[in-house]
Amino acid sequence: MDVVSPELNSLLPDEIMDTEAIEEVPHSQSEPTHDTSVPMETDAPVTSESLNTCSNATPAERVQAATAAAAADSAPGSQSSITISASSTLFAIKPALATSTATTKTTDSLTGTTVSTSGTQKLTTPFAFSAANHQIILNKVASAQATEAAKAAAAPAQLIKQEGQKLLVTTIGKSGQPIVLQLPHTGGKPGVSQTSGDAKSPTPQFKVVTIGGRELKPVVGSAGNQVTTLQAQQLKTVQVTVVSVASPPSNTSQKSVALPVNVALGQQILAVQQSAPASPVKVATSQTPAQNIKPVQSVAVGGVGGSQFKTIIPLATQPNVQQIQVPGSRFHYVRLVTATTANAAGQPSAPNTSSVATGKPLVVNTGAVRMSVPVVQAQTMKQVAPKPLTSAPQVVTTTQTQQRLIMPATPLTQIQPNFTNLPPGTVLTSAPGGSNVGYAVVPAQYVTQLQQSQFVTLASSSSFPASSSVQTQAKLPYNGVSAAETTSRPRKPCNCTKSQCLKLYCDCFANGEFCNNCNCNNCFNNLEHETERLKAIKTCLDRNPEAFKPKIGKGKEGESDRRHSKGCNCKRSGCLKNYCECYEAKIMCSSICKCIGCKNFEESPERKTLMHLADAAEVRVQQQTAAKTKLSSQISDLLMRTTPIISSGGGRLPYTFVTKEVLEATCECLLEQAKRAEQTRQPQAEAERAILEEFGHCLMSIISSAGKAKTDCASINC
DNA sequence: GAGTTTGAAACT
DNA sequence: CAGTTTCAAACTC
Repeated sequence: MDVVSPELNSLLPDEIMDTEAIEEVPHSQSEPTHDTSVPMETDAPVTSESLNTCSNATPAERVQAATAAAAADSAPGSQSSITISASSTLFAIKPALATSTATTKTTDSLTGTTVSTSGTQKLTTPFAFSAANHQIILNKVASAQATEAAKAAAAPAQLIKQEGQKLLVTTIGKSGQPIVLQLPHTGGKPGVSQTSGDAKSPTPQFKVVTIGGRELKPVVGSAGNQVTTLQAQQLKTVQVTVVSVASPPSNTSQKSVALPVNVALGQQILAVQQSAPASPVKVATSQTPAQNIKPVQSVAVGGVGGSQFKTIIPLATQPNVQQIQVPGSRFHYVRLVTATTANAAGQPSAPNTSSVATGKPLVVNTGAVRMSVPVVQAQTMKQVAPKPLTSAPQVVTTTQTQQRLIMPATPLTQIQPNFTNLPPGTVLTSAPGGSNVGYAVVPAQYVTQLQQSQFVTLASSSSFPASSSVQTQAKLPYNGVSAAETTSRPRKPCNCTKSQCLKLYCDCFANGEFCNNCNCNNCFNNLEHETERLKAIKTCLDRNPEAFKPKIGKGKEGESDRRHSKGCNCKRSGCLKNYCECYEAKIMCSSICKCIGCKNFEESPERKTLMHLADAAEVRVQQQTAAKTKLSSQISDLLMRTTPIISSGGGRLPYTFVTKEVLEATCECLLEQAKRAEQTRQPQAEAERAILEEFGHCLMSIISSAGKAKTDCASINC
């Protein structure tokens, strides 16, 4: 069932629409596993007494004692203390995780709304469309309601007010009008409150907004139909990730705008991802005792974690941010909401409380399943600000400093690019008549850079995987390359020397990415040079409005239809080298190419030969990789196999008893033999012989101990 | 790793 | 728009 008309679908930006080839990223959260490891041989806790005993015994006895210690250590039930120690670190983490993922979930049986108040959240709610004003309201943000976090976590029947805010998402046509995410002040119905599980909660309104002179057919659906739609399509669980967008300390730069530290309710970040139900997305907010979470709300529109997004960051000091993660797009959009709007219904009664709105998934699925846009509806999640870090939800940031807006406000208003051309750093001005909210569109890396320090700090301190949706790199299709390809082939670092990485020569810049771990010199493609970067972006857009668009357009009927948007101009490479952008993108040249001597066409024998060679090489590489992996696995298995025992069928090889302690004992024996030979002033040849004999005795002892351990083990049926 | 080749981007 | 220059990646040795 189509939720959105094809007309609407066709108008939506490709970056939003392109949901194909989205790689499902497995849930990155690595739950600490119980200690199933077995002790390493070299970790065998051989006591000093064992070795000392050996010193008092004959050399062979010493070796035997050490070997016996190793053998005993391998017996079942006896775990290496080292192993336990190592795993205990994980266990130590567990309580924190358990606390952080504590989730209070309220599920409405009728609407399917699931409200999680902390920790991992799954939000599955129907959506609604409204045809009014040709607008899509992607999200209806529930008003915040002050409630203590601990209380919320403990009370399943959490009260949530849902009236109020609407997120208007305006599509953009080709007219160059900026996309506007507008959160009107009017939507709210203060005073109306309801529980999160109320199936008859105020229906979110969705409107389709036309831009660029093209009019969209409004899509209207009732709440019931919406539920049916969602169920029929078996939408994946919409999950919410709440991350506080803590920003670096506000500095003296004009580009930075300090956000209010003491923002109470409505401080939300919702990163709603469409992912497998089995991999719940984390919802986490964290606050230092003295400070509050930055009011940020983000909405992920489909997509998976690990995507790269653009972010729209308000230039004002609004307490909320709406973040939309778009599947297939490398961008996400974050919007700060004015305090007025954010607090339309549920006002922060306690400055130290943050809230998270429940979401309702909006599925904009048109025709050929081009777009699936789950949008969450606000749902209140409350959390007491002064909360110990260990009890904080999974993705945690603290706001120990004032927020710092990452985009300069002044020059931003000049940039109003096409939505589909939005380059990193683009700023969307506030809508006329709308709230006084400005938007800065930045790549996810921007957010990553912005948050990295805090995330890293806290994540590491809490031993928590910092797997935020806004932190991960893009795994989305780019230039026609599948997500898997882009994932397997990480972006190469650039080597720019003269362009300051602010021209399209720089692949990082051209791809809308910040330079990261590059080899460039005098790089301006970073947060420290926001102004210059913005200027460069504007210049590029002035020169070519589609400069930041993928060069390889995606065909409608498969990869074979992919083609270069401009065509290549190769003259000497025959379009069979990576100089050629078509060849590099693994596509054939098309009629729009202006290449000379092109050999990159379907029937080209040169191309076929090249492809065969390439395929053969790839097969070889794969085989080698597989062989390496297998060998590595075998070696690893061999090394890790510390309990071969009888159950393995073969028994334990003697060399596995050559532990560090056994070696040391053996060496002591040999040294002792050498000493004796020296004291008795034996000839060198005789001394060498005696030492070798001693070594033989040691080996025999080791082998004997191994065999004995095997027999003992068998006798006790271990 | 240095030098060369190549073609896109930038410039005029 | 065409010609030239600049630039960084691809390629070769």
